[in-house]
Amino acid sequence: MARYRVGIETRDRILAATRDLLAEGGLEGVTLKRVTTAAGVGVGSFYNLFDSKESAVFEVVRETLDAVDPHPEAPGAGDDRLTDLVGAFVTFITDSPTVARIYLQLAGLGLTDPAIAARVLRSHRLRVDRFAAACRREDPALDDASARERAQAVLASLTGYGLTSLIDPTFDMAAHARGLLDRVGAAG
Amino acid sequence: MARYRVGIETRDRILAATRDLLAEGGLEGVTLKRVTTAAGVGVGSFYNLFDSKESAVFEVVRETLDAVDPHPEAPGAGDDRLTDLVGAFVTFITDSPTVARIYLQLAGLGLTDPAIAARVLRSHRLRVDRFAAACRREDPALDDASARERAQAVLASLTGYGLTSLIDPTFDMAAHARGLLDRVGAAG
DNA sequence: GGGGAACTTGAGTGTACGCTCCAGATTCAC
DNA sequence: GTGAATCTGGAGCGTACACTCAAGTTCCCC
Repeated sequence: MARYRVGIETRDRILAATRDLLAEGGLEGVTLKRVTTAAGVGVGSFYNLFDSKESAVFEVVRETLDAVDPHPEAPGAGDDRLTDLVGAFVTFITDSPTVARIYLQLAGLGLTDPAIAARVLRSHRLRVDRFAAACRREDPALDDASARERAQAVLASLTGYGLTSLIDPTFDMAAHARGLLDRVGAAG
Repeated sequence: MARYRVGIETRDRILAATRDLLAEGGLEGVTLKRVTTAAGVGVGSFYNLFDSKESAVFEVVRETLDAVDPHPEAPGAGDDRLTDLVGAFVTFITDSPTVARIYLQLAGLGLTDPAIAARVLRSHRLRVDRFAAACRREDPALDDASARERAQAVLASLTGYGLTSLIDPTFDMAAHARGLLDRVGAAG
């Protein structure tokens, strides 16, 4: 859609505005007027670059899901340890509250919108694979099923921790994540 | 608002319709037209019984949060064990998918709406207290702060499990909850 | 530097929303 | 049974929304 340099820049500004509004007020908080005003752009420009409001939101969602996974360059043959993956997730939540809010709202949105649900599930599965691989690397005695189970548990707990930390400011996500790793390690 | 028998019945039908729509399509899915149609009621009747659409949604939210806690009759001096509390939560999620969906969306909604956020936080705090009391009963050597910390971790994990189980149908929440209890018990 | 494609703009469109209003029906305490 | 309070339905109101359109401007390949 965007072929000229200015178009690409405008597109970026629109996506940034959408991202901010989404984090601030959820899907409801994203209106065409707000997006275009925040981006300093006319309505027509928006529709020159995006098919619909939804497609801009979807683009932000896509970027957000990508952002949860650190360096996704090596898809299958990563060499990160479980500690690193957990740490990256914690950092993601605590350091990028804007994007993290969107990410955690996605789960809720996904419960409602099938298109988003599909994307969230796909991204989730990839992350489970990655966590499971790390588990096996850490504990080679683990069979594949057990590794996946452990990975699922760790990820689900982490998600819950992230959600809780946004609900309850007194929740110390980093400390709890450390506790989680200890418990999982102790159980292995 | 409702003084006559018919009024109370209508109110119930409206709340039921609101609950269904909320679970099905989130906040976005709840429109006045849909609610009144589903409840088989005129718009005027709705506004005779509720101040606004929001107040009906809020009522459902309130009921939902109450539903998460089994028998809240004995506020401070409960005698339930941690296993029971966890079991009740799992049952709640798996057996009442409609209400559970709303409950899990609440976290996301709460991130956006301060009134809902306040209610969710209050309900969350009460639940932490309850879980913490159970932890201390199970493990009297635990000091208060540690019990609360453990309770927070268990609850946050459970929330994450619930969310994951709605995202990913292959996630076995009951089994993972059992694993969670084992791990927490082993660490105690 | 000419020209066609890409970009920009904002007034305007149709639609769906939450909500008001009111005239008539129903309930129920007395 | 009466009457005041409550309940009911739905036409209609104002508003905000996502989106269109056409006329003008900017970009950038050649």
